[in-house]
Amino acid sequence: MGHNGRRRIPEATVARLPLYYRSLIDCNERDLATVSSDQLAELAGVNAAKVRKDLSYLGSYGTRGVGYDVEYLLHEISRELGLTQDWPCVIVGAGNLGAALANYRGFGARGFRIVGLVDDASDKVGQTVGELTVEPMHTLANMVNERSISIGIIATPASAAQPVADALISAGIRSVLNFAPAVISVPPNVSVRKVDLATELQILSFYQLRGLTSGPALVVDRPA
Amino acid sequence: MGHNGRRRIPEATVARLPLYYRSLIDCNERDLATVSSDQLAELAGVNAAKVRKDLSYLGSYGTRGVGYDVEYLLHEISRELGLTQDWPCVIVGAGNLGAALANYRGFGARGFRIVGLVDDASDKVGQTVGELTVEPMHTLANMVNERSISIGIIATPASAAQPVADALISAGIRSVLNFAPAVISVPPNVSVRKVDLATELQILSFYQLRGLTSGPALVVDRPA
DNA sequence: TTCACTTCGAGAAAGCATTCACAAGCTCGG
DNA sequence: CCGAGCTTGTGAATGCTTTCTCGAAGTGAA
Ligand SMILES: NC(=O)c1ccc[n+]([C@@H]2O[C@H](COP(=O)([O-])OP(=O)(O)OC[C@H]3O[C@@H](n4cnc5c(N)ncnc54)[C@H](O)[C@@H]3O)[C@@H](O)[C@H]2O)c1
Ligand SMILES: NC(=O)c1ccc[n+]([C@@H]2O[C@H](COP(=O)([O-])OP(=O)(O)OC[C@H]3O[C@@H](n4cnc5c(N)ncnc54)[C@H](O)[C@@H]3O)[C@@H](O)[C@H]2O)c1
Repeated sequence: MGHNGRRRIPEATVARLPLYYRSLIDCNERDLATVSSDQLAELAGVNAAKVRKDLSYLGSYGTRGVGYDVEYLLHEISRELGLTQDWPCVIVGAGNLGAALANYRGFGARGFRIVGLVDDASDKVGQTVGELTVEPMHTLANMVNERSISIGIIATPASAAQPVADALISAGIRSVLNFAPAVISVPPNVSVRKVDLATELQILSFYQLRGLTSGPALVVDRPA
Repeated sequence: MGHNGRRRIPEATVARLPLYYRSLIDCNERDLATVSSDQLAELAGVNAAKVRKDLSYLGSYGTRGVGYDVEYLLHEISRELGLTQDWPCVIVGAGNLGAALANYRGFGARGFRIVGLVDDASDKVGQTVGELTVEPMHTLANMVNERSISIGIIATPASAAQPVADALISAGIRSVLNFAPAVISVPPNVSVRKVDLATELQILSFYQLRGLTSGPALVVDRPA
């Protein structure tokens, strides 16, 4: 029945686990005890074969003829994603976006807590944003160390992104989420993910221009 | 010299065009007249063969032994991405994130202008955010029509995402950018892209947990 | 003109990801 | 306990993306 042992999980699958996780939370809130790959696929907006293949990389957690136990699968995915532990984060750049992120109570919900907000502008330092006080850049290294920060979020202008990334990395951070529209280079033991608004809009305009649609237009129905 | 004629551009390539676009803007600002695939690859953080293959889908715009003419390539990519025209956008949801986006002067720069901001909370309606005034939801359909809005940006809570998407679509919008952590279903002639913070953080924690790094760790060097 | 050198374009190979299709395994009613 | 009916898990097939490789085409010096 397939070796349940250690198995490399493909990147594409990893990127979908959070989606399944969210879908399962939904199921749980609706008091569903089990869910089939078909239902889960519908909720996650992907196809059922993909759900089954993805979940099979984690192990054989389903029951044939029944589906997946919601609570159990939720637990397993949480464990794979590391959501059973805390991931303190620091935001660099207390501007528009940095402030919105710091105010955002909603991913604090799942272990990702913003425990530091730093900025290099002297007029920002000392300001209060939500429950945080903006601290100066030179405190970064100590802060990362003392508060066991593992994730750094870059919300500065693009021109500052590389130096800020360098500062985060030399403070010991190994995971970076970059909101600035700039490519940053990092040593091979550091992960970077980016969130790029302009890119997304440009992809939309590309397809709109041609009367085509992006993505695997599997998401359908709804009367409209 | 390859047939320069109409050729389907792969999705993966489309998603990188904005990256090349940004890199070429850089080159232009540094007054480089031409750029080689190697240089462009370095700037975009991808590998050179990929740059050449990607650009070859647009046509044969390079010169052997020389590279690509920066201005010319910039123009061609702009044209492909539809950046030579205006893309008026509306934001739905004037909360933390909606306000940060509305205030953001930086993608207005490239044809994407926010021309409307709507919210269904009566205490938000009438408020001023940047240069915009928050308008009520029921004005959406007229607004989309009168201001020729082509892109809808969802910045409401997840629970409102589907009804908001439905409203946007029935107002005539065919391109949606969704910031809410929810899967939305749309008819097949509508494009949706999503920006999901929680997903990105979860991917980072997955890899950090294992001492691995995400992505094609091609980005290197830098003393640190 | 010729030669050494550079760089693109694109076929072909290799590597991933998605989808198909079905045997295996489970439940439940009778 | 059996058989009908579901649903998983996974090899195999398909399709997409990336990478390799190298001929073709350009430059500039002599
Ligand atoms: N505002 C948005 O909605 C939005 C949307 C998408 C992307 N972005 C991107 O996010 C980034 C931030 O945008 P914003 O609107 O918040 O900008 P902003 O100008 O409001 O804020 C940037 C902040 O970074 C600080 N900063 C600058 N250099 C720094 C450095 N070297 N070290 C530490 N702090 C530094 C500034 O003092 C400022 O407080 C930009 O790169 C922008 O392109 C913003
Ligand atoms: N704030 C952030 O930094 C951040 C980051 C990532 C993702 N998000 C996501 O973005 C979305 C917005 O976040 P936020 O922090 O701005 O929330 P928010 O609560 O500050 O704002 C939401 C706004 O949407 C409005 N709204 C609610 N239902 C509506 C409806 N049916 N029609 C029109 N407007 C409606 C509300 O009145 C409110 O003004 C959420 O889905 C959140 O998960 C936010």
